[in-house]
Amino acid sequence: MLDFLGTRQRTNTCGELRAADAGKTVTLMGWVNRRRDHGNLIFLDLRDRYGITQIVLDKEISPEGHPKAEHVRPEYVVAAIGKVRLRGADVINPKMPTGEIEVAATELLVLNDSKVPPFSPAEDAIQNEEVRLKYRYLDLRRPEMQHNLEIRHKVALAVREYLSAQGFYEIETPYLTRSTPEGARDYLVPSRVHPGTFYALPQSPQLFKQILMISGLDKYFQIVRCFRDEDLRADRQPEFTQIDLEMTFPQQETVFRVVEGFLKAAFEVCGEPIVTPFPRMTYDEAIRRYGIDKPDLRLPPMTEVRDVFSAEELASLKIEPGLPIVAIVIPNKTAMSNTQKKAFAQEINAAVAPDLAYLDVERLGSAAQFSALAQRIDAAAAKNCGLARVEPENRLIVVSPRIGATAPARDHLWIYKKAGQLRLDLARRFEGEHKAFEKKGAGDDYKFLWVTDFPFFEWDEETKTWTFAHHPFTSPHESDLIAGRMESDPEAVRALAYDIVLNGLELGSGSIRIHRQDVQQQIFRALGMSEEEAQARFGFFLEALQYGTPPHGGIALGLDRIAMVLAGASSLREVTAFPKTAKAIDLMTDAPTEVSDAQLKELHIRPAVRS
RNA sequence: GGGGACGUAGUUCAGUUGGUUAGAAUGCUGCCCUGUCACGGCAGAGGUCGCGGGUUCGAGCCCCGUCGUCCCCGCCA
Repeated sequence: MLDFLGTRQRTNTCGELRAADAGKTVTLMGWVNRRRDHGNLIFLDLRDRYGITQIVLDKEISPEGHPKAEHVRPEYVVAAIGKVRLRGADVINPKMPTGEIEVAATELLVLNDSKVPPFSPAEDAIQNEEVRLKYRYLDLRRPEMQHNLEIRHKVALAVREYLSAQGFYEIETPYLTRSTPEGARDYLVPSRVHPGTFYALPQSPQLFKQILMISGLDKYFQIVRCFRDEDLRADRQPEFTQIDLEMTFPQQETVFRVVEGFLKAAFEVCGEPIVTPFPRMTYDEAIRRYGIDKPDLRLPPMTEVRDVFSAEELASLKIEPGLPIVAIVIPNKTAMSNTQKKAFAQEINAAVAPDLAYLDVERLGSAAQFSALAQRIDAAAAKNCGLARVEPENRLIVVSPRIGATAPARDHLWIYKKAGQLRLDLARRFEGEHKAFEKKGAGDDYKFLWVTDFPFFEWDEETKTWTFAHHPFTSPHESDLIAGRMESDPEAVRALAYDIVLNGLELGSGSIRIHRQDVQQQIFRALGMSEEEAQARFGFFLEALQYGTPPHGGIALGLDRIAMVLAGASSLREVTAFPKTAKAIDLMTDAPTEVSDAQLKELHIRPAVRS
């Protein structure tokens, strides 16, 4: 039998009562976390978002409440009315914040019962993520998940407060908008009123925020949902939340200072002080030193070691002399057995084949003819990594191009990228040994980095054309425009585009935009896009550009990813209340689903395939 | 689109070379217990081994297919 709530009100949460509250009469409400039945004495651990408090049902104190407690089960919702009581010295529970007291109930109301849950919110996360997602409401009862959502809330709030104080307005942009089919696939929404036409859910509010700058709103931000119909990853959900901002008359550094400001504020409220400004690195340097455009600075960089090889050494090791040779150090790694080394060598060679090979410096050093070379490589790598020396048992790998290898057309950084992949593979494999990815709590856990000067164009092997590396409204460096490189040397044109990177994770991406119609037309021409095509796709925006567009720029950062890092999680699902699976299914609601024929008819849609 | 890992009780897992009735812990149900806090004690229930097909005298185990979850590559202006 369930009890009615009546006019009862909660007086305290389950996390706040302390020894100083002893003697107070309180009403607590919450979920039964655990029940311990000692016959005439029953303990209930009552849980809510704030914590857990022990309720005692003593047959002598509460002859009516006690029999009710006998039938209470985990996840029942109850109200306990009684007196806060100090626990005896021998029964204080030092593991609980409320462990010095308990509530001696005089009355117990069973407000609701519960089916036996498939897993207990009182325990740590179960392995079976399918079950967690299907019963997400139970999973979210776990303190860990509640804490993660708290982090997310705090970050969003800190960002809002900071940006508002800096003069930014939060302005909403439409979710039902126009499809601009470039880049990611759009989620489409059919129009009922206009048969055969579709809205698209925004991949980002890009054009709207630029138009807000044209409108003179000066500083805009929005914590906004974005949608991309692409395959998922641990750090990619089909709908995700961005901290999106745009400002008028900025230099790159102006944007950097704003972002550094709100990140400092957000990390601060989560108890993780960080140091600003963050280091800057050009794209070119990032690739040469880390082989990737989102370097993880928690591990040492790679070293270009071609200079330490003599011509004879290159020849006898069958290394192509005209190309870079890259050394990778993984510190604090223990030695491997010969069998492990052999298997490892095969694996690595498969990873870098066919144009590249790798040299194990440890092995190189044991051959008399190359021991001096090995020492020179060690020394060069140690110097570059800021180490006193490279320990011999640390895996030091040199990726080298085989004789006859040639760089692919228009990608002279290819060897660095390949080596960079290998560096990350190694880092992941020896994670347990180098421990560089573990939180140390010494204020050194968060390695932020600005990556700047991305190439403006990217060669598309499929279509054999230059395509934009970002979006087509990103401004090139003015000096590259003035020098005429747009026509003479597209590969050398740099974009005023920048990424903010944290521990090897891309947190966000932005740019200074094009504000001049003539430059915009030049870009479209360089991309081989006709005037008509540009008009058809972005006409409304190109029109707006002609009415006094000020120089402007901005950035967007993934709120989910920031929360993920702060929560120490390795998947966005841990910081998203209702996430989707790798196949973009919501296991709780079963979305997406088929819809009725009547609905389809109204939308003028006939599916070609039914599942 | 491609590669990899996994799928056995509600949950976490074990299951030998293919061999009798598929086990443990926990959870669940009932009874007992006045100081537990992962309470304890006794008893009990709980399985289409993801699904379909094949090989075999015999399949949780081997083979093929399929579905699902996770990770990675492609993709993500």
